[in-house]
Amino acid sequence: MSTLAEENYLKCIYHLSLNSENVSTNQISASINTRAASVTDMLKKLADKELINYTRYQGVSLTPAGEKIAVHIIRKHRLWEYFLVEKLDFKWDEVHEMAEEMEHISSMELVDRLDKFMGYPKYDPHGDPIPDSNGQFKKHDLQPVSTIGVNDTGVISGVRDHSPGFLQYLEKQQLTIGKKITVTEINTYDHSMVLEIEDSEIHISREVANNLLITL
Amino acid sequence: MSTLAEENYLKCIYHLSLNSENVSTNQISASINTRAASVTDMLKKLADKELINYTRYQGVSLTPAGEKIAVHIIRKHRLWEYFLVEKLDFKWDEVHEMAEEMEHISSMELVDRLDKFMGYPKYDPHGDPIPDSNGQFKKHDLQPVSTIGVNDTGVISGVRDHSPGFLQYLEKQQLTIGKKITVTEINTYDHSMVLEIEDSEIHISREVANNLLITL
DNA sequence: TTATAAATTTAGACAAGTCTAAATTTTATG
DNA sequence: CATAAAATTTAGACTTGTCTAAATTTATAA
Repeated sequence: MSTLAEENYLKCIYHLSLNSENVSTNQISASINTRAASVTDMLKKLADKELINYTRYQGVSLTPAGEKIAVHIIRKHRLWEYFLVEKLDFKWDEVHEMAEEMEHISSMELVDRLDKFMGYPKYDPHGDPIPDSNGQFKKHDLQPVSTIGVNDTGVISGVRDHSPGFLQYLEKQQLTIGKKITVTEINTYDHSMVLEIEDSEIHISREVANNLLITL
Repeated sequence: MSTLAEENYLKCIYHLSLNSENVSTNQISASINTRAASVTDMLKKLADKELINYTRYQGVSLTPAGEKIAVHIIRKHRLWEYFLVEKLDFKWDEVHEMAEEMEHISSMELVDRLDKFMGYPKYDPHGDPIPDSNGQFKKHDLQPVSTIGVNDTGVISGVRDHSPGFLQYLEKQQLTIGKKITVTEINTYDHSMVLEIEDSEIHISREVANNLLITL
């Protein structure tokens, strides 16, 4: 099997791959807070194990084997986050660090039983889809609130920024998963928006609008 | 905090301390499947951190700080075992390895919430007491079935051998935690015993009688 | 009570994963 | 398109936790 460090690299490469086809050493370095030289070393190990495609100076991508492991780690991470919020009553901004540890518990059987225990949830507390035991999941069609116009409506379904600070802000503003919002006003100067949500009005900045995701 | 390896050494020393005041390098070596030379290295590290009392060639004992960590690891191990059996429907012989991983999840808050979620259980699936969040627990007064005589009765409350093989045997014979047994016969030649349990009779060997623990 | 066996420790080495500093390759710019 | 800047890799070193082999200490037994 893979070591803890290997799993973290694969997961990191997976996430970065969602934005760019090939992932650079520096991107990984920044993302996991590790020097580029160390990243290079690890990339060689992962390439030897055929978990990534790697050519010097050209960045990397996951092989099917590498992606399978990455998705399984993400499955575990999101299931444990769901468990922590739904069963142990943690808030959505408190669970990330704990799940970072729990995602490395190895037993497949355990994950599947946990999944069953919770009723096979489809999304984690932040709206991210939970892969099933075969690694399948539908990425739902999300877009930032900032992309819709006045009088358009949507349902809050995810976040782009998972930081506790942002999540706490959303919680305080009642901007939580599942809420229906309507854009009532857009300020052309700073692109801030006014949203209608459950009969009250909320003013959000462009930055918030960029990081809050909705389905139409 | 402590590393994974350090936590395992402390836990190991704690368990061995239950039988002998001072624990020897070789005992630890055998128990965690690591060469005595490596154990010596780690003992020096733990002594530097003042988690154990160590004098060369004389064996070790836990300091209060070391014991506190060990008991906390054991608390986590037993709570997760309870979770796996009671919530995820694993059998009592299946959970040890998984709990060995889970016991190293660090969040204190998580453990306490897990404890609450399950209703503050007092004993794990093998009858071992679960320390509370202050590290307190009462070791109940157990004795091997082999120590009682004909017509004596007891309630199965623990096991001395935690191996899957032994646990599976007990399960098959219905010799599970909470069952009331009465000794109806003792074979003086091989010390095997006949037990009455829920109106049926079971023949057990001396070895089994030594590893099955009861309260009177 | 001394020789021998057993237990323990020291010495030196290694793998994993990280680091800094220097070298190399790629990219961007004047 | 040549060269400076940025990105990446190589080289060499360090820490943790392990190992083997050899030395040392303690325990045992004739």
